Amino acid sequence: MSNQSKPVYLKLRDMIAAAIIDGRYREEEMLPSVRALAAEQGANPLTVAKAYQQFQADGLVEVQRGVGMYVARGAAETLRKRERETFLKQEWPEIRGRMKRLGIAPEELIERT
Amino acid sequence: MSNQSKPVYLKLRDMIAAAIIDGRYREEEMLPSVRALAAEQGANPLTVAKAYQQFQADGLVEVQRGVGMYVARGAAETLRKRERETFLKQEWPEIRGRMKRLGIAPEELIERT
DNA sequence: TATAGTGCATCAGTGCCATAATACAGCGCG
DNA sequence: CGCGCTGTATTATGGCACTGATGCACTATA
Repeated sequence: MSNQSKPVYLKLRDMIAAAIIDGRYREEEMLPSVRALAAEQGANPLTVAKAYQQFQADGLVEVQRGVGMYVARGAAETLRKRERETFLKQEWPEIRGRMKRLGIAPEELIERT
Repeated sequence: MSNQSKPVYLKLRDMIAAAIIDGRYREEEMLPSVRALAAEQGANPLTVAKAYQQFQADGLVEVQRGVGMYVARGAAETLRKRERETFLKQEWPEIRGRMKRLGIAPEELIERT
């Protein structure tokens, strides 16, 4: 429902964001080149570039022309804070309302870890 | 993040589903005509028709040409069961993973009702 | 029969997404 | 310098989803 018909560049954006937050792409380190990630994911380089573009616009990723892109300092923390906020203020209320409508008690979900 | 750029006919579909589950559109009763709901929601009649179409394909809504559409018997229960299943098996695992990544404990969410 | 209300099929327009083929600009290194 | 790697800009194209305007078939009612 949430990950099937979504545009490719948005899926890539989410993947990259998750990798940064999880530390798989570490700060101050280079991240895969546009062409490399495109080949790895079977996508078009331009599509990957479009995904990266969202991050450099926010200052989470910095560019050195002719060299590559690296994760900015504090990017992981910034990302986590931001996503955490949007989750709490936007997504969770909808999810909670949905659960109420469907008659799902929160307690039965926590057990499953 | 989840309700801004979503297609209109999908928003309408969710609205209608919620109305059926909540009993605001009762079983065996007529539901608003395509044109009426379109006028009420400021949408195009065809867009509303497309939303309705999803339900009649599943047998949750039945059509009488020239008369209108009514909610099938047991539609509310069927809908709730189905949505409940897809929520538990598809949506919740993703949400849970997201919460873990963002460092959100489930307990702090339950308090808020 | 006449009218007004249904849903529905057809055709067309629009915009986003993804891809492709180039070309260009900056950097590191031998 | 020359080569190879970076990211980026440009233009064009095909596909697809969404939306819309119009007209038709059907039904209930007077």
